[in-house]
Amino acid sequence: MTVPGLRERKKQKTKAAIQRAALRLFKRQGYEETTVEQIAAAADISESTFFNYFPAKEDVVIYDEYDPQIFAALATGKHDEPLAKSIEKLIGTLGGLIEADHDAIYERAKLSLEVPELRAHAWEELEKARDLFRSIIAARTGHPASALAVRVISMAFVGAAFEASLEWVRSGGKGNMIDLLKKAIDAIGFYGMLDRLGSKASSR
Amino acid sequence: MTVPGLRERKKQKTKAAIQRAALRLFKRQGYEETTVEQIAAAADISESTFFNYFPAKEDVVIYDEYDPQIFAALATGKHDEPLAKSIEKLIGTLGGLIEADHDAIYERAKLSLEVPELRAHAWEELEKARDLFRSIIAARTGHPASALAVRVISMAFVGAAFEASLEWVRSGGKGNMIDLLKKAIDAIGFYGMLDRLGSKASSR
DNA sequence: TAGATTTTTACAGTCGCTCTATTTATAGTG
DNA sequence: CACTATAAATAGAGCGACTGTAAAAATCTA
Repeated sequence: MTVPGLRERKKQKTKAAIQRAALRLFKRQGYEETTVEQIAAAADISESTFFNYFPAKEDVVIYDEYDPQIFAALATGKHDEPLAKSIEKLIGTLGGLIEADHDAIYERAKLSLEVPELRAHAWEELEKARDLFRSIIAARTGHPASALAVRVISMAFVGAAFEASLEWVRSGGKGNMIDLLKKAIDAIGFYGMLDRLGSKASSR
Repeated sequence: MTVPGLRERKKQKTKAAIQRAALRLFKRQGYEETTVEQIAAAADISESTFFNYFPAKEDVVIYDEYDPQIFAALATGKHDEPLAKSIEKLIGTLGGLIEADHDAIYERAKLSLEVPELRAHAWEELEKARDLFRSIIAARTGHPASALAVRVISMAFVGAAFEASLEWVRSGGKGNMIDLLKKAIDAIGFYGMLDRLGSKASSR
């Protein structure tokens, strides 16, 4: 379990190769104009195998091999610092990740946000992020994760992140994503929301 | 132009009939389990005709004949009252609409939010609402509609409305949608956002 | 090396959807 | 009322995403 084993590594490599081939084609000739058949040919696999690795064509764009690790890291934050502080850190971490693999992330973000079909799916990804956020906020404040206020505040944050991403993509990836995100959560007074939520909890 | 003419009315009737037939089937046997062929058969039209009326299967759920009117009404609000007041009115109007056709609206909302494929599309509808909101806020505050703050605040509102809808659907349509919406925008301090946005504009 | 397991593949079929051509219904005109 | 222009309904062929099944190929294990 320490080392994934040769078989598993090969699978990861194949998956990455398919994704690379697909993104290259998407960039060259567009998402809709690229068929799964073409992707399979470019990656030198059969169409069947493509669907073995990705349940749908869309997923080849959405998939990020580091996602699970990121999620896990975010979910296991420290419980002994103010929530706002944790979230600031989280934003910083995000910034580091973007810098580390800027071009690939930008390319996928651009596709996700600009291809209508994928954009709809991008929203679903946002919902995952929102749920993660919910559980974090709930854990820290003592409110149930199902509380309307917790859900709405999480959604507000995620919506802000979405708009910041849009702005970032529109700038051609040149702007500073983190600055944009900070401006966005400032505009909605996000930390104020957390304060009010916290005080509600403590007054009970 | 006053009276739509027999031809036009017939079209509207056919469209409504298709939608009714489709929703009945969806309710009985589920969305994915219902084929366009079945809908066409139930509505006594050909499959080709179905696609004449609805560009995609999803649209038969999303389509609301009153939507354009609602949008138009919202867009042409008065400019001589505080923005917050306008928005409160808007919420009230919304409440009236829901009461007027509660069951049908609930049924469609339920489908839109619970069928994954449709849920993605529901998000797209939200974006339309957000854009409308953006233009309203922009028009009143003097900020450009493209400003990040305007976009993020609009998104926050729409996100709150989304969560309120989810809660409403989860309650089986029994709860008061408007109350939920009010609670939601209260939790994010929506009117405070508008205040801050307004003061920024005036301080320049 | 032999046998068990997993992965890849071919293939047939379904469904949403597009496009084209043909038929049918309706609207307006003499 | 018949005639023609226009719009709507339909049939049918075809594409691409996706599913399911069963056989072939690769990989692992004993």
